[in-house]
Amino acid sequence: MRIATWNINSVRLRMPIVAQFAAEVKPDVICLQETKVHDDQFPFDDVKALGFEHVAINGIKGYNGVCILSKLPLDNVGRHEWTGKADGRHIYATLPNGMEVHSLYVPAGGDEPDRTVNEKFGHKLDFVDEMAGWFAANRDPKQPIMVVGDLNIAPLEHDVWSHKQLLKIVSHTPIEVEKFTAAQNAFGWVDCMRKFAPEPEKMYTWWSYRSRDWRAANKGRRLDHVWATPVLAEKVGAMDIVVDARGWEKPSDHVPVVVDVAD
DNA sequence: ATGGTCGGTTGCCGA
Repeated sequence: MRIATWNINSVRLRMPIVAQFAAEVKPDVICLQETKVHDDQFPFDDVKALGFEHVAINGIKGYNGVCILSKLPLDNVGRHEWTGKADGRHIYATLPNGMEVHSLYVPAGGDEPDRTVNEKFGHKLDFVDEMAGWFAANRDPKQPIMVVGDLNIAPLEHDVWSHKQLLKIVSHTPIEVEKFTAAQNAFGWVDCMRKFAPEPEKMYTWWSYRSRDWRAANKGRRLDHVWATPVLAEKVGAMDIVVDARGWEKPSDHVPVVVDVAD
């Protein structure tokens, strides 16, 4: 089974490249973040035409929003809203092979990495803590579970183009990395991307729009992640970051991450 | 030290 995650930055505007991705990569499941559309306005017909008959969504008007598009039936669909906000950051479902997949969008956290002056940063830190607590309280790490999505934190030195220059930039600050790593270790999540390309290999999934030539500058960050419980991570046999998608027509600033899971 | 570009609840806010 092939599973992808992609921060799409408006699913309606991006339908042409979702179609291109589906045709070229042939994923069975696509988890999207930043769909930016209320469930009532979701382009169900378009995704069904691409073969994704089963859709689980948690969307709100205009911003955030996550979904799971699937060619296979989705069972036990659910969501949780952390930090007391119903703002479309989480959806999950169980696939026919018994694995549960979660599509997650962690708050970006604003520009200033100080929660006393920037409440968005505090919200981000609290969200990561509460998310970790929820999995600890509600899920069994011995079961086959996968969390994918835009976690908006690049935890490792080589997850960013310059570790030194980004230490005070939100997404790579020590406090965020500490929360991220604590969440990962508390449940025993396996980083399914680094398993295939350990440090010091550079690994990015996002390049800012604010660059004349993203490819030449290559000032990327790994903000998107694939986590799996150990029993499921053992079955992940391949991983690909579709870097070319950053250069497609009307691109998102994020690119898809794809993993193959053995039956 | 600054500004650069996207998308949608547009002439601003979030990323």
